[in-house]
Amino acid sequence: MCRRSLLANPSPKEGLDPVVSESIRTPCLFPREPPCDGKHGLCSCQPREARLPPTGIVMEGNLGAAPLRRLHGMPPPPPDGWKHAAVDRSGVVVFTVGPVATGSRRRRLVLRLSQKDALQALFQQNPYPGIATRERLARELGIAESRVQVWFQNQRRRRFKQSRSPPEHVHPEGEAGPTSTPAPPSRPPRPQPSSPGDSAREARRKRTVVSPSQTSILVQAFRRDRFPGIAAREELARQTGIPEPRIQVWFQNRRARHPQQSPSGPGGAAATTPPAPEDRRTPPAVQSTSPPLRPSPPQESMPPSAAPAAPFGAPAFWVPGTAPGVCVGQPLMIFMVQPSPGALRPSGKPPPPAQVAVPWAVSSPAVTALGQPGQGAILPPAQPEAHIPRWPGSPYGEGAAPPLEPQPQPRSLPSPTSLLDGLLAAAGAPASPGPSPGAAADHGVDPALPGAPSLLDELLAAAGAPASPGPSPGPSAVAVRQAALAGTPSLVEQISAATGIHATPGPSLGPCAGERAHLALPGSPSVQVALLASLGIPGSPGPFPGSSPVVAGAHPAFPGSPSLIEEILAATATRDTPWSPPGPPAWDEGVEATLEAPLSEEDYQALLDMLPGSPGPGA
DNA sequence: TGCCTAACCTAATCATTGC
DNA sequence: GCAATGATTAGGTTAGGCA
Repeated sequence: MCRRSLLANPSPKEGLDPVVSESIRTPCLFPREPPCDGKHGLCSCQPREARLPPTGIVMEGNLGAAPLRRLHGMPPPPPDGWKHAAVDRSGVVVFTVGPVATGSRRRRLVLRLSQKDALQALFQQNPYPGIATRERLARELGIAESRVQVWFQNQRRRRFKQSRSPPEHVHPEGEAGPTSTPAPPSRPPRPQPSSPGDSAREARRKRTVVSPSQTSILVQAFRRDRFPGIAAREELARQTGIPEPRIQVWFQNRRARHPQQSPSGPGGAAATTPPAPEDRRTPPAVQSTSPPLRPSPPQESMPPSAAPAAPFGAPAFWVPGTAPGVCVGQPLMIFMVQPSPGALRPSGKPPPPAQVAVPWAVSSPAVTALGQPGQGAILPPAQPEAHIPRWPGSPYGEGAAPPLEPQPQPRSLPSPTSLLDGLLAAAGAPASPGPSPGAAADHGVDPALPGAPSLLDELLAAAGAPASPGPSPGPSAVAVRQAALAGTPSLVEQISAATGIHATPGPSLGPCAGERAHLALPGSPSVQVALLASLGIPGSPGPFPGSSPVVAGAHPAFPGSPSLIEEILAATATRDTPWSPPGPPAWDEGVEATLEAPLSEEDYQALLDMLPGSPGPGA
């Protein structure tokens, strides 16, 4: 436990995140106050509301397996996941990690009241949510799944400390909680895995398979530092394509099982430590959760950042996610400026492996045009910290790109059941009527917000689009949405279509049918205008209406629409209702394939040309 | 400044995977 | 079956945000 002393003195990692400070030197694109000095990292000068970026191009999760699905139509990332965007001297849009601006810890997430209420509501139903529920909740709350997991851990602890017994009434497997048994010193029984055939049991996260090459990177990092801070973990995540939370777990397990492999470790035998067993393992043909994204070389299991470095500015295109049966469009090319090794290790530690700019995804300016500074304007985040969605029925873990070959599809297609529905059912509450007369019609169409107005509907309503009579027009909107899912038009095409109807569904890079994908550009005349506005570029029309602070209780995406959270809370008024299996976790794996619309290179270049600092067209 | 709690940690254990 | 390792748990601690 002497490691506490290490934690107690994290000075090397404290201070301005070198990643940020070193990587961004162009004017901040986010409006903030006081004015940014241009060397922003985690702009402390940003609006305070929920510590969310008010607008702009944002990204989430680790930079490696960055979310293409955030390309267009995805909401801004959660407070602990947002990135900064800027344009470097060569006119390249640059993103940096936002949440971890300072220190070794992740930036503390400040949950809004509505988010807490929703978490509490679900906690009452099930204090041991499975990965599916966590992801679902995370998506609907706009926070990272890992944050949901941590919250539940802390919450269980709080509850347990209060009652000196683990949460009663709520063991997922129906076991009687140790309510009558004083927990300490013995531990309370942990939830047991589901039994075969019990579909109500929520599965664990799919096991992440770390390839040898990924392991190599991690091992190297482990030898340098057994306690990487969030910035380092993010960097590793970027390099390996493994989600940062998995990186964190990997280090935890590693520390527990390989206490000798680090100069800072007990043994301090980093240089002489023989390769770990996994280093000698045969590379798996296919990774289940961090599978290859490209069909060619074996190393493709690694994101390009982990492959032989390409010079910055000459990024390789990295097309995340070509899962079987998945529609794929063009990715928007985005460049990540990587920190200099020294910057990453101000303490003088050995530099990390080669830094590579990774073209990944960005959110659509239209998203910000719709304009909720803290919450996504378009969709509940599929996986706030995920980088590649878990496709419906996909075993791929967060941040993992779909494998090249078909993977077991344990789940059937998503059912229209939503988290809310599950809560409703568990609580014995009637389906939330809410101001969503068309909710039923949307069932199965927009599983993300079942029971609530469909996303498109809400967008339309929020935008006051004439094409939508209200929160849930029903089949018409559905038809429009589904039609758009058929192909993967360019963003401009989508916008063109969108402007025609004042709102448009976005294409889906996920399973072509039955999956939701929304891109709404209410009143957005063009992507250029939207981008200019969202970035606050002079001459732009300015922020779009609606780019105001999120009001707690309001739907994060649609201020004028009923909140899903509200509905959950309303539906779970009977908070003491014992947890009951949510039934087939229809929403656990089937609704997350929400990808963004692709952007053609021409469009992309046009955007770049308009950005401040851009060398101009053709540059 | 103190409280609350997110974040991070260890240790133990379960689950999955490959041999 | 076993070893390796990822995932999850309880519980301890640290530290950020806020009243």
